[in-house]
Amino acid sequence: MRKAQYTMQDIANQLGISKSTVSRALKNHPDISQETKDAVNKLAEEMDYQPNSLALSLRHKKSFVIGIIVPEIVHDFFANVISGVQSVAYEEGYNVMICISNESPEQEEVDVKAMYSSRVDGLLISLTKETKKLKHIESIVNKGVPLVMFDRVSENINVSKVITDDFQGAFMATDHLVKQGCKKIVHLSGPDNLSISSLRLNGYKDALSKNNIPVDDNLIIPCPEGTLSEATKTMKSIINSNLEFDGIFANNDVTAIGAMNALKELGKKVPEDISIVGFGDWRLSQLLDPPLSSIEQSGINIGVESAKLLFKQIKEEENDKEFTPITKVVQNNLIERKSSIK
Amino acid sequence: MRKAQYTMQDIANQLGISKSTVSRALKNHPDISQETKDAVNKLAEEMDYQPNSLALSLRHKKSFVIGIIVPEIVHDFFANVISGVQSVAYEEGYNVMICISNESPEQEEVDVKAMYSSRVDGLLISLTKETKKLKHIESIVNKGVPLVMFDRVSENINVSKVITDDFQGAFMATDHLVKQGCKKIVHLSGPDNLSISSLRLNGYKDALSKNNIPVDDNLIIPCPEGTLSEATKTMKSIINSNLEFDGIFANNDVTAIGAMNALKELGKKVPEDISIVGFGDWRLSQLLDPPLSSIEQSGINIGVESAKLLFKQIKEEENDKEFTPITKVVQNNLIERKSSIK
DNA sequence: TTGTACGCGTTATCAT
DNA sequence: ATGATAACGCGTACAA
Repeated sequence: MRKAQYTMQDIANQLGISKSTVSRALKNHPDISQETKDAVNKLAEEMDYQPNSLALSLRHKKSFVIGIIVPEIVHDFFANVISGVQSVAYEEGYNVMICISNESPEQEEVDVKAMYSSRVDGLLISLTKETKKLKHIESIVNKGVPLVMFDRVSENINVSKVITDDFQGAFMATDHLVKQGCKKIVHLSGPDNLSISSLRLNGYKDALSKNNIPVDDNLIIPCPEGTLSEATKTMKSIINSNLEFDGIFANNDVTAIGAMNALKELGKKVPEDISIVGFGDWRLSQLLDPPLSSIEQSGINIGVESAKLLFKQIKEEENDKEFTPITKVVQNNLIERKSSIK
Repeated sequence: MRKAQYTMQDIANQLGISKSTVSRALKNHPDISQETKDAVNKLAEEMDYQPNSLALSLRHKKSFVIGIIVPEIVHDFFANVISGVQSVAYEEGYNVMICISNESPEQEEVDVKAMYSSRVDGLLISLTKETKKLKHIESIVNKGVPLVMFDRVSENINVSKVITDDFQGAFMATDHLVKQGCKKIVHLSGPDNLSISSLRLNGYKDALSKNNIPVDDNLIIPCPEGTLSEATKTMKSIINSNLEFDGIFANNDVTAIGAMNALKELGKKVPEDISIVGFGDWRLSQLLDPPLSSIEQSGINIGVESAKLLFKQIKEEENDKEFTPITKVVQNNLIERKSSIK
């Protein structure tokens, strides 16, 4: 038995009243008599009436949908961000439309247009690695759609941004190792062209300085690819070169794991001989043997903070107020398993 | 400089023509003169006109959006499913609206209603662990919205379903171990109440039988919680009990890792002494030391197949044809690192 | 207390 | 080749 898709008009017809009365009854308008309300509600229930939010959105010029565009989704960080965004959106009574640009600037452009076409009330976006042109972003911003960029942001546009504090995270990680008694800490650094690499490197250097430990350039080992095999290979050659060190701060979780594998393979014990802290996914870290300490790029927090900022902006927009773009910096969390620290 | 949100009417006014002409010009209707088209397109470009798909959807009673509801998103399987769905949807010219029920049946109900409210043209859903009532599902199905359930499906409703072949996967895993020379294969089994547990157990048993290896109930070890600590603890006691075995087929990736940790801790070598194959996330498996062979629950394939089935259904619906629900079974993949197999 | 009429942005139908 | 009008489903100012 298939029911049709009823509208208010259908209810009105069956009850011999006008659709405006139905509309008012449904939203419990004080002018409507109780018996009319009862009749309408009863029939609506029977018919399993559900409002058409397309019509609503068109009417109100407001969709109660926010959009989010991420470069990829099969990645704990972005999945966490989305999760955080969702939770805030639900509280505000908004739905979330998600697009995955798949690291393609062309797709990103299409996505932004699609988002505007469906008249999202606000947009969250993390840019593709290759995004250079920002015309599509400017376009939607010019139309007055509140927009917040997160994590992969661009400096060439004046919009609100939410980013993680890579410097602070790196500082925290290095400081943590020092506090554990490490004196000679290796840093597995990331690719030069990414700003996160230099931020993390600087955090590492700064933590050493603050602890009166001289920075030794020999301890800074580049791992530009950031792959497991590269890290493993690099670490092995470092160990074999008899470089002395008692701790490792890895630029990401994969290099941290690679380092651990290399150490174990060459008979070193983690964390008894060498302590490791890496940036990245702590869930992964916890499954390792032994679990690693890790600096979590707190995806959920990024999501929550971005969404909050967006809604703030949406509300200002509704009240025709000026909104000055803000850059929010979210702190990283050091996830630590005590047992894994020497 | 903020541009307004222009409509066709705005273009028409500026050009002193009617909005219907604009509409036709924009979609390159043959009746319209070339010069009018040029003028319209030029102005549309200048104004950065973007169509309002809300109005379009209302008009056509078709939104070109499909919905997907997943219980969680911070989980490689579901993230992969979404990724697969997106790729198919893009090809078909559809957008995807994602909701996360967060394993809450109440949220799931809200989500389904929201999806219908925004008049998605089709819905993909994987149920919450606790979902018992299916009224919300029946409701949207009765309204004629094409729906496909995937992975977490219910037997109590006649809709299209896409599931993984757990039996086949378990068979494949066990058979693989036998082919590697294993004779006494332990199975770490899952919770009794889930059908996947018994399916996997049966696949395990069947593979042994087909290879003329008697099933030994002592080798079937329950790990109902499926946690790392449970698996580690259980495996240790098994090893200490001097039970003889040379291979492990784990019900999931986490128990596989737990087993590996236990083995290594007690001085056994993987895979030299014991080979392990687990169901689950192969990316995780590859980061382990040594990498584990794993039976991947192919999320992308599930996503792709589900979406394809949904679009098939959407098209039949458009042509007022009958559509008989189908259950599709997606095969699992064995992800293998040759080096890790003895 | 309820009904009428209009508009949100678009397209299809029917005129001209 | 172009314009006027109605319709999609809803809410609301205005009228009764």
